[in-house]
Amino acid sequence: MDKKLSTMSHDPEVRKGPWTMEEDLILINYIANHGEGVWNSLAKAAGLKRTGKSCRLRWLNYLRPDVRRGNITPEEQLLIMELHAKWGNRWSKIAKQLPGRTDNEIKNFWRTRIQKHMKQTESFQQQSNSETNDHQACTSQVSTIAEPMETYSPSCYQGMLEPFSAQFHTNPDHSSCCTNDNTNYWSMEDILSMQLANY
DNA sequence: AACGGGTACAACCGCGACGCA
DNA sequence: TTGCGTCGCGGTTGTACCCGT
Repeated sequence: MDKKLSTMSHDPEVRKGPWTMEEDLILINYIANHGEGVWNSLAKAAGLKRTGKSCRLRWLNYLRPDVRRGNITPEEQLLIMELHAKWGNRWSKIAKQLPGRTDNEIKNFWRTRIQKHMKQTESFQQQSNSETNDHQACTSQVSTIAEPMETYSPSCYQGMLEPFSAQFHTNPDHSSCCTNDNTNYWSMEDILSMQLANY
């Protein structure tokens, strides 16, 4: 038994890499006439020198008529962060809550934008730590979220997103860096607000 | 104008789950 | 129960494009 071999192709006839316009048209026309599914036989029947897997990916992530292209809106960004806090890297599950967005798109968005900002926040934090070693209030708050993405668990920021969510929708004038006990540090919502503003 | 680094996104790969004979 | 084909997911890679120098 090797299921992997069934999907891996060592056939030199199989094309890889970027899809051409002709291939796209063939796939679109074929699916329009015969419907999607059974991707391996679809690829053969359509005359495409692609694996079924590749056809499926191309259709789902790019060619489907209901795929939304273009920038992720702030509302979608917020939703992605909330759902990621809830479910972790369950991209397809998250994508189902965002009509027209694909798991691949959301995954890429998360990796390129959110993780980048997390890293920036981390380095910012390290810098401020070295500058203000004796101000312990700062470190205790930000260090929780400044961990690398691979190591912190969604539950770390799950609760913290709740106030951010409410603030995002209802209170754009939220003032920045002081809490109600007047401790002088950046909260989760402050950081995320700044990050979103930079998009 | 040319080049190099960074970024965003399309596509591929490996693996597990599922259905069916 | 087992073997096989297929599907779907998450991680990773490749590359085109952008921007600063």
